[in-house]
Amino acid sequence: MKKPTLIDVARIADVSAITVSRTLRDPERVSESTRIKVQAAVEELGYVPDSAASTLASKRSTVIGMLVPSFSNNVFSQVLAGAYDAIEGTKYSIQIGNTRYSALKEEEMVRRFLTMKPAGMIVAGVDQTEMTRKLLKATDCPVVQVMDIADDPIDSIVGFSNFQAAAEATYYMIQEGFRRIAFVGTRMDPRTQMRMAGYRSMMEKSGLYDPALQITTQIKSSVEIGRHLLGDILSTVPDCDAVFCNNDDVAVGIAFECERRNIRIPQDMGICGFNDLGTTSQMNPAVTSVHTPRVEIGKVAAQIVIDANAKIETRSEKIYDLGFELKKRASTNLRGAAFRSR
Amino acid sequence: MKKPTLIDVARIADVSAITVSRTLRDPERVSESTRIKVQAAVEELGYVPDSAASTLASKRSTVIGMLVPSFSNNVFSQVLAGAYDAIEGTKYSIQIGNTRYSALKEEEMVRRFLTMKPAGMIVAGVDQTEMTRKLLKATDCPVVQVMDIADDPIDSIVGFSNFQAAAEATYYMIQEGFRRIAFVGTRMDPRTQMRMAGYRSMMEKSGLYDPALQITTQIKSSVEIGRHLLGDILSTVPDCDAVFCNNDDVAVGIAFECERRNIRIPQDMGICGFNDLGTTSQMNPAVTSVHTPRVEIGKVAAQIVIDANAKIETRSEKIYDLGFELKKRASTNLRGAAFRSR
DNA sequence: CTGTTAGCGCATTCAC
DNA sequence: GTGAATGCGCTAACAG
Repeated sequence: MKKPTLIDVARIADVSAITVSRTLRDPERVSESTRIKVQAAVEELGYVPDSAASTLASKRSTVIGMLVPSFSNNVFSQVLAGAYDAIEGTKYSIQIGNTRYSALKEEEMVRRFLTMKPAGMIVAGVDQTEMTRKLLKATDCPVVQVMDIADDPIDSIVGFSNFQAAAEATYYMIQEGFRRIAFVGTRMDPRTQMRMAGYRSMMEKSGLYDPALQITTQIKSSVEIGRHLLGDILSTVPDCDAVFCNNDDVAVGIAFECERRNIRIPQDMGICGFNDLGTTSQMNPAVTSVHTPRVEIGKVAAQIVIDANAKIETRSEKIYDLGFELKKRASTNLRGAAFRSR
Repeated sequence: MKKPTLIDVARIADVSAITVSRTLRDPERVSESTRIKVQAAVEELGYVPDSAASTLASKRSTVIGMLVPSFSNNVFSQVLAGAYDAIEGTKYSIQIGNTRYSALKEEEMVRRFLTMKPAGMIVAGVDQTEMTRKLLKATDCPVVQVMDIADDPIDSIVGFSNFQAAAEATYYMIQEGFRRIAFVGTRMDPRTQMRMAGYRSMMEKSGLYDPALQITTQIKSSVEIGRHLLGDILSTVPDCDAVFCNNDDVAVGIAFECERRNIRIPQDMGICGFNDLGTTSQMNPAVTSVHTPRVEIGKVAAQIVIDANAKIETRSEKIYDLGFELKKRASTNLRGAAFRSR
């Protein structure tokens, strides 16, 4: 007993194969009576379309290609989760590629994905190689960049401004009275670099910029590396009075190490994280962070692909800025802490 | 300028299409001279095989289907990461389905995946529905269950014993001198239930079992829920002297809340987490946890699928117990703490 | 609104 | 070791 095909369904419904095909793909285009007959036959046989055959014949698959730089980074698992939410119940599926933060690897994967005629492509960030941009511009499937914002997207872009988010957080810390604010950057991927630029711009504007305050490493972010980095900071810039971290786990590590060394938060050291991954809000004292709409970004990106394939007219603008939210917590509340410690 | 096909390559290499096909899939089966000609032609044209056509003709795809219960759970992102490591550079790709901890949804997704003739299926745990087991047993592709161990796998199984891991952690805490050890369980998925069973078995064996010590909720685990649960525990079983949590984030939340309430760790409250996700080891005091080989599990599972497809004879046993490791840290070091506090 | 014809690009089967 | 014929299951393009 082998898998039923369109022809089997057609025979039972007493129509031609192509009619069955149409009924399944676009029920509006057949008469109601045929639709009912066909649907009954499909039900009876438990027919499920063969996607390989469909892809081959139509030169268009139902696979959405999604390229992320990392799995270990929580941020991207959440973007993925959002995208999977969006395709739930649709005919689309997602195939993921791991670029490992390499633009060249990304280019190679884009090539590979494009050969399978994807329904859409979702890529992280805006730092593609020239060739990748060219390939993605030339393809006829929708392309969505995620996790940042730029003026000149390849096609659509969904995210928030890493530059602005960092600038706003930095501004807030300055307002709170911090002066020697360090930027702590791990991995130094393009989004972290944008954050550093936002930080720098605001520090310069306030006459507080000092290159020595930029502490960076190529190592990936983790709670452990955060702890080590506090040591580096204190030996390099002993008068540092606050840290702005490119990711929450680094901020958590720094907070733990401050506690261990009896460095008071925020009186001796202000701390601000990025992404608001869930732990910072629960600490003692709670750690300030920039909340980012990761799940929403994934959801919107996948929805753009789905809508474009259905030719649904969506918002004409191709730039979807989903914003961010600075979560002000005790770890940077210097004015409040000064007041309380009297 | 359209995509080159096998025939284009064949023309340039001056052989037939089928020879090109063979050269690409099994270079050993053609003579060296043809192999060189063909490979040169492939290179020249930048030929990339069409996977839809190949799937249709061979009734076997290069997609590995992988069903996970959740994306937000770090544990599964790491299993995914391991699986992606294993397929790197191979012809295989992975398609993920999110079962959202529902066995029925899983069944539906298994059905859907099987229609695409996958190269293999990887599913989480051992609690499939009867129908899912039947479907997976009947398929001819390799099936790998991950994240637990059982005697009667569908096909292969890669994981560790959640029961044993919990029993061992519980035994260790009892040895340390804890008596009123609570089990804190979130989500209550099958693996958490196995952990609870392991805990219970050891508590019973020691004459310490008390159902009131089992604190469970259907809510998913998070640092925040951990904090709330400590309150529940203390009001339900005020004499509780330790907690064994089903996941690290819950343990972290409980540690934070202890700190906030000036409950000393481990003197007043011992804490043990599960999975060793990275934060527990960095805390003050460091929190004990059961380290689980998540990345390795994913990697081995995908490798099993790859090897089975290549007909490479692997270990004949189908059960791969990758073990676990109890990381004993300060949060449960009651004997050491008692000594130091003199 | 429905059917006919003709492939999509590749792998299987059987020759040689 | 290599090739010819055939079909996988579906859909595009065109009729009617």
